Amino acid sequence: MTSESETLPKQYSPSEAEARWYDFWESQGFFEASRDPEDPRPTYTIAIPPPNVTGTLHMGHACRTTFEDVLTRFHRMRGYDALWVPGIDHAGIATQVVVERILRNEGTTRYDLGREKFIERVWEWKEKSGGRILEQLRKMGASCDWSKTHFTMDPDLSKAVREAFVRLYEEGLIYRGERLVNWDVATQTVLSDLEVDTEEGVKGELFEFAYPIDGEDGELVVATTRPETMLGDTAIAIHPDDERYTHLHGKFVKHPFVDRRIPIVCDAELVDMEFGTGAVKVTPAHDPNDFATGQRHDLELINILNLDGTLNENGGPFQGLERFEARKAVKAKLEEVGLARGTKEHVMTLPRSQRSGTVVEPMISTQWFVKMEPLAKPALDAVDSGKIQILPADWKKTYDHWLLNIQDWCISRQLWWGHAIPAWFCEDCDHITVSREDATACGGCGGSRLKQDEDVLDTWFSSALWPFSTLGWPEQTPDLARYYPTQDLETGYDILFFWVARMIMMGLHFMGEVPFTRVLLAGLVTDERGEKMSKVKGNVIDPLDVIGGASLETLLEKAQFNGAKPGGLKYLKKTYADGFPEYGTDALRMTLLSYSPQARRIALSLKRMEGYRNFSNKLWNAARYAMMNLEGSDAQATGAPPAVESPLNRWILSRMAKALDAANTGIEAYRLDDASSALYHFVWDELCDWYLELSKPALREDADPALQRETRATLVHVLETVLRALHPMMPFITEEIWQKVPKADALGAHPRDESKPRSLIVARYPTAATDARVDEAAERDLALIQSVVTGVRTLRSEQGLAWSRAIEVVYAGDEAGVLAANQKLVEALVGGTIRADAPEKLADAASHYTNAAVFVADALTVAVPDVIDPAKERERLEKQLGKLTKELDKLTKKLGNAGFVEKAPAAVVAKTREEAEGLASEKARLDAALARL
RNA sequence: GGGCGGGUAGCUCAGUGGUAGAGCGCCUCCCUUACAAGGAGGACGUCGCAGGUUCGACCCCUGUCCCGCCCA
Repeated sequence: MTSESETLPKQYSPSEAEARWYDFWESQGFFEASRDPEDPRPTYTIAIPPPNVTGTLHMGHACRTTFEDVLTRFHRMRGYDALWVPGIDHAGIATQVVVERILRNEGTTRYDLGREKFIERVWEWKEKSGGRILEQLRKMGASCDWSKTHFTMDPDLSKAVREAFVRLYEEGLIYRGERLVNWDVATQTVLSDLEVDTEEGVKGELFEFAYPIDGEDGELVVATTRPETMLGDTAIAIHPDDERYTHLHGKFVKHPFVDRRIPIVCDAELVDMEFGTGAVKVTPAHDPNDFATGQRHDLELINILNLDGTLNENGGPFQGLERFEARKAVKAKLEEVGLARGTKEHVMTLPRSQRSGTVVEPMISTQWFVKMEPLAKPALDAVDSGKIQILPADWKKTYDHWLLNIQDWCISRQLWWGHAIPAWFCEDCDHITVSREDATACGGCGGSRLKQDEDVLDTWFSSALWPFSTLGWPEQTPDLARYYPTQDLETGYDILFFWVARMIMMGLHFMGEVPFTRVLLAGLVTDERGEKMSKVKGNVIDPLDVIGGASLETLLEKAQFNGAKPGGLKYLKKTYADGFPEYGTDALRMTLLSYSPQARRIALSLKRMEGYRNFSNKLWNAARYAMMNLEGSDAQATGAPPAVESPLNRWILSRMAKALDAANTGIEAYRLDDASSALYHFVWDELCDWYLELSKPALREDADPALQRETRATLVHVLETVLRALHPMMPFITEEIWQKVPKADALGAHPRDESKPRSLIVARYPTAATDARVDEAAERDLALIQSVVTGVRTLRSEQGLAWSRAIEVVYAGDEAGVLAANQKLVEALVGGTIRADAPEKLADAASHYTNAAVFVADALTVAVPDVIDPAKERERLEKQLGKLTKELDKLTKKLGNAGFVEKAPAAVVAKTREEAEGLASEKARLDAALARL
């Protein structure tokens, strides 16, 4: 890099620059947090939501990564010791499924391989193709401290998991219990409540059949959507107040297929007298409500299913049948024996496994649970007391509701890939030994015939420890002391329960301190129709495709490979007929930031992204202009606003002050949309549209040398500052330009290590106070100039006056001196000469100027002679007057309203009055112009 | 059934108890030596519907209709 100004090409092309600067930052160690425990800087820490080891980057990751990176870079530039801890999650089921698929292609299975070999294969797969997503996060510009990358199955994190398990067990917060759990017959594991999705509005049938009353004539008709479960029925429930069945109290029915007498029980809770026949079959081993009923009446639990979803020995004649086959068979048999009583259509909900999609079976099983209530209480308090703030704040309600109604957490999984449960069963007694070290002797009888529990832990168990396990816990490491608690946690709201709440509980329990002080919940990224991105719908936008560009063919191929349906492909073809151009990472980041963090849905618009790509180019060309005009001069950025006298230079410094304030307060308030938008508009609407244009005369070779000098100094300062301000959002293009900007040596020096090259990534984040200067007088002056210039431009446009047609502009008014003082500037912008004239003449323009157009700009009356057709001008003035009169009427009416004047705040009334007066005088001037026309 | 969020310009979205905003699209003009991925100008909204509170409501309250999500 050279510090001399260089000329830049006309267009910015992101791909090459992005890779170059990322490598530079990473190889120079700019992402790394302090290695010095004595480092006096305050810390700022974010723990990444660890993506699945099987995952690839999607827009949700891109969105979160951008947000987290902006916060990290911002704090780093603000002088914090910033640490963003990266890592990946071992994703129990997902990973196991991936590797099993590979095995299937090889014609083998995990059972053929055996557990140990299978785990080896998983590790092999992980080393080779897992965690690719971390590379992709680099493409997004993520400034993580990669030296601290963690994987939830690594030895140190596994140790943390074991420690946590043992402690909770010793404290009585982990227990083993027989419960009704959600069983996934496809992956053959239990699922937590959260891993079960409910499919609504499923059309099914309600099948009715009769149980004969035992020992007497008569029958009791029940209805069910799952006829096969009748094999596990251990009661028929009726409502105690139901007079239709009073005679059956205390009696039994006879099971038609297995040798069993089933009691008729009265239960007001389970039975809805209005629904169906008012008699309910009770299968405590296969339905949550029935299970509860079973507890109330001390009913027998009869499990009829094997783990693979086939019927077990309790299925009597149906043993061995797959569950849906069994359903058919049971119905047929009931028909055959004359007990079927018909079917009705029924709309119901079905529980489905989030992982395999198969219908989940409630089943009785012995599993490990975490007792949640004692953990939930402190977690609730932490948010109530404000120790943790949840943003957007509406989510607190959801958080509270879940924690107040919390169920115990089933943490064991019947998988092979995951953290082994540190529990050993004794073959000589029934004692369970739970131990930090692999147990060799039974804690009960001292025997050595031990067998470790074969189950593994729910992946989320290790994730819950993430903010402190990644910092070294249970060891008391310097990192843990220095960086815990972390500050911000940002993630999707879909894992508020899965992850966020559990981290809070575990953090409070094990560390005695909240794991982070703020939770930021991002919305869900959808396609531009607002539909969830899904491979089947073919509407997935891969962040890498928009960053680097992709042809329609590539997109279609990829969608097809991922299993898109024809409709999805059609949508793709129609919506992105030309594929994606190369937008660049910075444009993608700005786009994602531009959506309000309040939004639950982020309907990603490529049009918007195009706008930000154009913005990148705009910034690039502004820099190009600056470089060209700095060439041959010794102007350089110094990190402080230069002393300037010209209204223009004072103005841009003042406008920049406002923009920097907005940027800083926006980021501090996590309103990155506001922050980025403020900078966007400052750069485009003020810096480019006005300042650069207005600076041209001052930068010409023949310009006043002093003015030229201060203008150059201002130009380079504003450019350098705005690059610093934009850097957290657009890291690549800003560094690319910044490195070429002439600047003082101290700028961008590493705060703790002089040997490092200079870089924008460690430059000081600018503020209004340190890098700009508010100047209200200059703002007023420029507002007046802008108003005149815009007026003339509008006139040219309306009257069809070509730019080449020279005009004369005469003006008068209280602020006439401002125009006079900036004569050259204004003349350059209006494309003509300007001249102050007597106010009386302007007041009666028609008598003094021929065919003059007249308009009012701020406090000035402006006339442009010899440009108009009187008839046209009359029309224009009338139109303008009409508009003005309407507005004035509104205000007058308001001021005439006694209620308003009496009750509205004085300031509002005064302001309204002022506005009305302004409009009135403007109207008078236009009236006069019209009258004299 | 319970809870939450949303319905603002053609599209994607901001927004505040005090005269409705942005980007894109659209219309007119302009390849003026930073940028046509550009410049200048312009048109476009009874802020889902109905009530209410208020001097004043897009904003607060009630009801209602759609859309989405979560929980049971």
